[in-house]
Amino acid sequence: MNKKSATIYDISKKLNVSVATVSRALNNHPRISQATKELVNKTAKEMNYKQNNLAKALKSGETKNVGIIVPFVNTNFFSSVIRGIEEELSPFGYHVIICQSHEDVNIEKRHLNTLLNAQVDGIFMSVSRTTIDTSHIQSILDTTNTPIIFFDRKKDIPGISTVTIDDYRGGYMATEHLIKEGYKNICHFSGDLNLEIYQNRLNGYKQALTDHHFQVKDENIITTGSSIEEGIEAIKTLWDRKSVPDAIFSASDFAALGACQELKKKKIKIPQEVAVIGFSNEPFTQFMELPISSVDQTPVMMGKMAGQVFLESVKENGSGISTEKKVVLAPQLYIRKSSKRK
Amino acid sequence: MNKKSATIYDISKKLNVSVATVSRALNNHPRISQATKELVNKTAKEMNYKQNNLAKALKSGETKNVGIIVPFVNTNFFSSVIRGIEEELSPFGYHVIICQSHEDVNIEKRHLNTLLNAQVDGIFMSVSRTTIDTSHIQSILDTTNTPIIFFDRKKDIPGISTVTIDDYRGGYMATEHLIKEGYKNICHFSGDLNLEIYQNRLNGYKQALTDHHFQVKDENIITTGSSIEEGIEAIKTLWDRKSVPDAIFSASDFAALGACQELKKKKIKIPQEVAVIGFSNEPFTQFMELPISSVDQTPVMMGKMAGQVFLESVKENGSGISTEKKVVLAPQLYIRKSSKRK
DNA sequence: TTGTAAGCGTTATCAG
DNA sequence: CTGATAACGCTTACAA
Repeated sequence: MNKKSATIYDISKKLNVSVATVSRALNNHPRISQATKELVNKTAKEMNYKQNNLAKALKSGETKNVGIIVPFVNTNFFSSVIRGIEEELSPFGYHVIICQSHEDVNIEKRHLNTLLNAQVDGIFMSVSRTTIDTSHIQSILDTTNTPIIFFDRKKDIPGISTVTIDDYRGGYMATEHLIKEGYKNICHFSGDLNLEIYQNRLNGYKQALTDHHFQVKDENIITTGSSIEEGIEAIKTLWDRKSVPDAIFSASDFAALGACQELKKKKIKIPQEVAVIGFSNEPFTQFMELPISSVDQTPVMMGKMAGQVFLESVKENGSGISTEKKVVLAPQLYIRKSSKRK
Repeated sequence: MNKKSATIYDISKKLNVSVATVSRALNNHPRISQATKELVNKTAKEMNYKQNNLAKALKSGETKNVGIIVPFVNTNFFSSVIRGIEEELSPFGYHVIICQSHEDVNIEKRHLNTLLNAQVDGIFMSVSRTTIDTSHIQSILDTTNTPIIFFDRKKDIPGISTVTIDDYRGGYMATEHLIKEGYKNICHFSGDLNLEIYQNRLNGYKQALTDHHFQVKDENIITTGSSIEEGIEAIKTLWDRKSVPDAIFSASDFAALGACQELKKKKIKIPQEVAVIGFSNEPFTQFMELPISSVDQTPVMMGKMAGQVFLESVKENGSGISTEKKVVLAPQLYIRKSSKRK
């Protein structure tokens, strides 16, 4: 037994008025008598009428849907950004559609296409690690009006708004903090340097060292992924050398955790002998017996700002050219036991 | 400058064929010559044609969108379930729309409505804590064909498929494990008993005690929320009494963490003097210096199963009556230091 | 193999 | 204040 939902035609037939009247009554059009409005609304309720937004969207060109593409949805960072976007946009009637790229540029491309097919009003994305060539994104910019907003993992494409944190500053703050605590030989665990965010954290690290008259040594920069295992490995290789560091600034909290675990195994005291500071302020960093210092990316706020940037660009789109926005949020340093020697 | 995207009309005009031919060619219809197919596809590419799925959906009645309603998206559990659903459904061309209820039944109601307006092909939901009356859900069941699938936080409504873990069994396993480790006076920190999941965990706890000839004492059942603070508070009140427990089975990992923190503060040794076991297997439980035992809910799997249940119900919907499915997943006990006395 | 035209459910324009 | 009708972009009988 199929339950076909009622349309404005069904209502119009029942009441012997035109569909136009029904439509206007439901939309509270000023030139409709109060009486018909009430009648229409009443019978709409009775017939369990549900507006078909598909038809409306087809007519208006607005779906009130936006797409979000992230590598994976079940990480603290990305799910928090999504939360921010949803909370910012929901009051304006928007729904968010989630896609996962699995760090694969081809999947990213496919999602981009299906989102456009779905006629989303905008697309938020954090590029995948394998996104080197960005022509697929550029081409959307060239051929559609759909605004794209990069958050966190951006690419430099003129015309695309971005919302990021100041990763450079985050790296600088973390490193400077270690210096001020008296650490002299500071290592950096960097992430995938194909991504700007990791480049910037690295650059902040370098600049802080330079500004405080420390030498930047290549052998002190180790490229790790964002996993516990890689943090453990990094410590192992470091401690195989003659000179070991007395502090580690990791661009990933997970690698920082691995470092802590391995240092403990080696009976090396944190923070007395070696300091550790991570990046992202993952929930676990504060729950540890030895809480790990970290740089917070304010992900919910990032999502909210991205939502605002989108709303502005929608407003502008009616009135002329759309200008690109570059929002840069301030990172927040959380100093905990793992890096406090003094 | 507005970039209007090309339609099949534009292509048909350019090639002097009918829109029907274009449509069929693009859809690889068998009764279209290879030559026209190639021609149409080529010019479609040239004109940067993008299929408008809105129009297609309006015609076909299928949007290939499903809605998901969760309290909050940025928790490990819910974001992992979402990941599972997305990964299961994405290969079949579905997109997932995320809504957050903020634990508020009114927001839940609103989302339910707007999702129906958006003509989603199905709705996945975990009810909010304030969802006592379920008439709003029942009414969808009565008036639409949109399948609803509950996951984790379900309500008993005939006709609605559910995917859950066996919380009863999870509670039983955790408690029995503590008993086998030799603990004699086991307390339970329960969550909001309005939710079935917490009821079931509590019942499992009770049954395990009974089966092993322990008495179930009301004063050993403490209702806490899912926060660290409430875990701390619970320990404080317990230790204000004359007889203290030697083990705690918490229905929430966060309350378990709070308990550990407070016990440590009181210089009480875990697991020698008091054992602690949580529920959910939050990432942090394994990262701790003293890793906390916990019951895993296999959230990604839960999402995948929910996706499968949906796909089946879509298949059935064509061919007659849709039957409800009740998938119950097995919880996984992760025994760690916090509860191993032997 | 291809074309014509109806229809999906709305909204908006133009008349009345 | 209300009605008739076109249009949004696509699919699909039914014809040819």
